[in-house]
Amino acid sequence: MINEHEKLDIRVQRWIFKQGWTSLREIQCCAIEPILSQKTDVLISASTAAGKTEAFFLPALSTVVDQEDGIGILYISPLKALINDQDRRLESLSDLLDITVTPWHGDSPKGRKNKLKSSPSGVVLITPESLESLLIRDSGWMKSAFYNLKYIVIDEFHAFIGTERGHHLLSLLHRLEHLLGRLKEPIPRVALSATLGELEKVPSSLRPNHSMPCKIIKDSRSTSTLKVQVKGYVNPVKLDENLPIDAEYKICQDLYRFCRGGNHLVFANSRNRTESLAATLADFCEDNTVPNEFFPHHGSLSKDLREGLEKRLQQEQYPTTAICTMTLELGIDIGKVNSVVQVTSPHSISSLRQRMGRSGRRGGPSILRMLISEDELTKDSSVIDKLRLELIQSLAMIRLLIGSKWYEPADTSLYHFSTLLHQILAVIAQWGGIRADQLFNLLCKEGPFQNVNGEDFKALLVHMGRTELITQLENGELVLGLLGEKLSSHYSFYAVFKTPEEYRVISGAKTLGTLPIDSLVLVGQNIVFGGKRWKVSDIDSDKKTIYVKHAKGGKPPKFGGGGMHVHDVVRQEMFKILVEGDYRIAVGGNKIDFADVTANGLFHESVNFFRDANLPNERLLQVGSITYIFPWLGDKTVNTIVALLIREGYEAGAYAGVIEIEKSTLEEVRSSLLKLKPEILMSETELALQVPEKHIEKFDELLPDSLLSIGYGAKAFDINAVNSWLKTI
DNA sequence: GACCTGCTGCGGAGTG
Repeated sequence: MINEHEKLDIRVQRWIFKQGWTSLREIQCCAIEPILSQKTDVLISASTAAGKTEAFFLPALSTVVDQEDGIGILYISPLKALINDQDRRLESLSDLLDITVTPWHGDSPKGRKNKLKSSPSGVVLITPESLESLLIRDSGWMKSAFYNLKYIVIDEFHAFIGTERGHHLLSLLHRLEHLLGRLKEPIPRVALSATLGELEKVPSSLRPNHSMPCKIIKDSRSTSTLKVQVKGYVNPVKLDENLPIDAEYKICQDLYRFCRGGNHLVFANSRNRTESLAATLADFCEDNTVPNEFFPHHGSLSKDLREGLEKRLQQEQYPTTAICTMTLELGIDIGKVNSVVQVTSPHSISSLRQRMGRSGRRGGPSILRMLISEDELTKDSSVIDKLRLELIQSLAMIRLLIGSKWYEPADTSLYHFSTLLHQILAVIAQWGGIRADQLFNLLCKEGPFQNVNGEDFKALLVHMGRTELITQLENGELVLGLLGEKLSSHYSFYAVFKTPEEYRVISGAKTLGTLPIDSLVLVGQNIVFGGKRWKVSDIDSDKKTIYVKHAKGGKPPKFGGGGMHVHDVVRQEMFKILVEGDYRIAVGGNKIDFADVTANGLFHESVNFFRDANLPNERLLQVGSITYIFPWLGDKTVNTIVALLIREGYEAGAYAGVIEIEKSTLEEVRSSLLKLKPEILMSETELALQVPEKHIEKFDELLPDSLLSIGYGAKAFDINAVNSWLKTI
């Protein structure tokens, strides 16, 4: 392994020497042989700034350095910003090797694109959407320009796994191999990714038809030290009028203390909170007559503002703290920061891991602070608040992050019908015309839509014919119909994802605001909106409106609502630490405490309530006229139980994984649950039939109802998990 | 109480 780098081209070795590198990193050495061999896919899993990009490009460029013509390497990125970064980072190496690098996305320079068009060679850096546009508009050029393609590399692969866009990408790669006549001898795919859990499952997500083996390379020295603290805050019920110090104000005071003078990232989970924290912190700077060093960063801000802040972080000339959403989670080049702060609980352990990887300079420890506030309890407090579920979830996630190498895996049971419809139109637009059986082979049998069977595929084609998306010629070939022509010729066609649809929420004659519909909404369901509790009385899909009425009952829980997809494993860890009454982590013979006094106090409030209500043994609890169910399972299972109960006529809703059933007694609910015998339970598809609004993805509105229900059911519900759970009560 | 990502070709104004 020591002399592994000698296998690289001598010019590449010279470049390495010129960088002043005394040796290559472990993942870079391990990647040389498999990439040079061109006989296998490669998955490189390592944390941010571990040198993944070089691990691929050093051997890959060694292979293509003497290639006379044709593009040798196709690099695919989920972000335009990452393509621009990569273009810059490759400059010195590609100059030395005399290899052309061409960034190709919607905003990249036309001049460089034209040059590539006339003399295709070297490396192309592209987004999936631009690749789609090239395949549809210029597949003839693609065929000749890529005839000599040696590698396809996908950056930030974890950002694609399990998503519509990820399925789109897999379909594009398969179509490219088909176009180039390389189905029998596939083009090696190299995936670069952050540290992933269940690594052995990832190759199936990189090449679903397994037509090439995959070599997994992971960073074994990810044992870098981690310093973690959870700080608790109590939000007072009644604010002192003269001294309005709520929990968020106290959090800002601490942020100011932790962060001033250094480089830090503060993740705040919503654009709203990001803005309000940044504003308060900027005020503090002004009050102290020091220059402001706190700035917001999220998707609704202009490109200029965002890039300015990224540059400032990278240059490390002035102390800078970014208050951000997941926009600074992916690998945009901002260097390493002193520490990462998470305000409110993160949504998944994989994103927490990714955020944490942003800190830890020069091999130093990663520092993570988690600031969690809970409401002061009153006699009206809901059960969910009394259980301090946000804090418990945060503690559980830290334990899983440190104690196990587990991260949420992708859901592979999905159908991705919306993207399949898109790909049917795209393939027909690319080829002009194609037979139905060829289309099925290309997309489903050999391509990535392997969950879709022939019968469903046929139903989809028939429906697309009826709606003028496609037409069948007399010789049997499928061509674009009127609507299909119109859709696919507009530039908005190339992306398979959409910005979520906003529904107006109306109570009586008053509009309360808009709610993005990206999670389950049913008539009869209780939701929290604008800090109040509402019951959904009607949903009008045409007018994009949800009608609600005031819901009776106590105060709504602070932490709850839908939208999040907390995993079974996280909820079970929460249950475990509540049963044990201890969240500390055992290291050697010691137990490490990572919570401050307030957080510790809140934890014991939770444990006391948990024990008083006999929740270690009971899954049901009645308080007044409300019955609660505690499944301690992930949101997919919890949503399924809620939908089954609504079907039985109950007024049910779920908050933070706890199901709340109004106007019910424990005995009624128990007997209803016992009647839900596994053998008479319906399928996910049947359950989806009662959901009035199933249009989630971009092309869902063009799907037949039957497939819409199959797709929605697979995404939102899990009957088997409910069956298993029913046996335990 | 979510969050994020991307796409074209053309015409016209302005600049060197």
